[in-house]
Amino acid sequence: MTEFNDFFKSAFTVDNAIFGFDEGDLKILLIKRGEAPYKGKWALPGYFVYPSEELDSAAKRVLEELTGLRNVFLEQVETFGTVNRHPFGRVITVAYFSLIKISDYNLQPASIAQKAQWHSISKVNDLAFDHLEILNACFQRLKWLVRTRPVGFELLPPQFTLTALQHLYEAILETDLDKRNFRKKILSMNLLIDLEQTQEGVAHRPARLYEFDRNKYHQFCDEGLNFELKESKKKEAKRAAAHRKKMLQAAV
Amino acid sequence: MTEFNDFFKSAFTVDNAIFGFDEGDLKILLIKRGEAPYKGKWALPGYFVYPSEELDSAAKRVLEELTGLRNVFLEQVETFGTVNRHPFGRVITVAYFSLIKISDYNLQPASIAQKAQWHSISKVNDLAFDHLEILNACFQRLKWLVRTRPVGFELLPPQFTLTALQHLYEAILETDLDKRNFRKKILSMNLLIDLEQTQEGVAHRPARLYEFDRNKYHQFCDEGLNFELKESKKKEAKRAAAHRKKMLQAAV
DNA sequence: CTAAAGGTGTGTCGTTTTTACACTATATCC
DNA sequence: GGATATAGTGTAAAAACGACACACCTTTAG
Repeated sequence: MTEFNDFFKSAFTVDNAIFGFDEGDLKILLIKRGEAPYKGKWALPGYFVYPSEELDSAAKRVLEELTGLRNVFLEQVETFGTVNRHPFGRVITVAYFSLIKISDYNLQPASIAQKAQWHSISKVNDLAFDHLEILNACFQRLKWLVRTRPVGFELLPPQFTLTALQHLYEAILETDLDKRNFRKKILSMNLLIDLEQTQEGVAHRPARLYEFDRNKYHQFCDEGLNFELKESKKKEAKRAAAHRKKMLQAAV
Repeated sequence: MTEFNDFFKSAFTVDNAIFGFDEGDLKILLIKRGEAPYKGKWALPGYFVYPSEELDSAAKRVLEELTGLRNVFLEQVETFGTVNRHPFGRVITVAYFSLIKISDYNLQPASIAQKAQWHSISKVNDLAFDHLEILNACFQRLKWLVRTRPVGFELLPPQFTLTALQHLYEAILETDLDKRNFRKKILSMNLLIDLEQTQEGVAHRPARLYEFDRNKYHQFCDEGLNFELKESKKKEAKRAAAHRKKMLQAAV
């Protein structure tokens, strides 16, 4: 085992791309670094993983220390380990991304959080370490995820209008969507509860409010993860028939 | 910096799920461990990442040492870091998966490779470390990838029949597919070159041979990675019009 | 030389999904 | 009560999907 000692000189961190949505704009929570390396630069919130800490727990810890939030969407994305990415030594980082409702978010009083700030994702162009690359990977993942699972709800307040939801999708996908087709599709998923209430205090016709139906979402996940390319019914039937035939012959 | 010393006591490895396809069966290349820990158990090929080695390079190295192959499909999947997953200390592992043509594969003479063997993926049920979990994650990734990008070709010999391709898809997706619909779909992608040759030495009507068109594949990737949920053409036109108008006004 | 075996290769039609597209409704503000 | 601002709605054409059956070649065995 001594032959392996040289390998046990590395460290690893988690970095968390925390996405939020506000005023039609997709945002990312960044921290201004107060210490070397990269002092004064904006960075993704992250920290070393403690020796007896799970990776997921570390990501949760970073998120909670900063935002006070638990039980939010959090998923591993990719691991970055370029040899010289960290000046202290060999440090590989496991990137996570999370989706939070900015309305729930309250800056924690901890000193580390005092330098935290939301940034429009489109305006971020320089970050500490390789965090710009990491952010891009996380953003790509979000783009993919939003087409695959109805995660948009994680970013909106509990009650929202269809227009708000559409704007969110447009911000993530960086495209425009057709209003009628969007509504048709979203409503056909049956994941929304019509609250039969409307907005108040807007200077125009108020929109209906909807809520996300978590129960149906879980059904959706359980059934729907085998999407696309359906099984051939005919072959299935044939196979069953062949099987029955064999059984019959065996019986004779 | 001394405050961080405790973090620099970890190691990391890469583990590689190497998939192959043979005789209608999806296979995985495993190594029988000759040393502790888990001596005698089958495991995914992997090794520690050297201090000045990139993660991707380490995965390539592991693959090449074992199979002699370079330039094959290789992609990072997920990182596993449960605290006690390795008896030597804190070791997190970055899982990769690769797709190779078994026909190209020749066992390297290196001692490490002498215990390597292909296993039907459906029969693997016990592996060293957390490798079963890792294998499952990689298999899921392969399932997803095969629906998304035409990676099936990576696993077949350069020339293949449509039936062979279909069997490959069926093995990966663990389902049956309709022959006519499958052919329609695959051929409509225009990624296959009809070699205008047929099989030889088979005891039935020989099938046509096809080749994968790498040029078209690259086009496909460049254009096609923005699949689904198309942009509204109308709004796009509107935006362009608004932009032109602004430019005009600015010019005046 | 004929027949059986065994896999190859092909077309159509009904259904569902997707896309394009424009006007009326309802609230506030002045 | 009219201007403004957003909400909300339907349809038709095109494309994609899914189900489904039989004739065609080639080899091999009798």
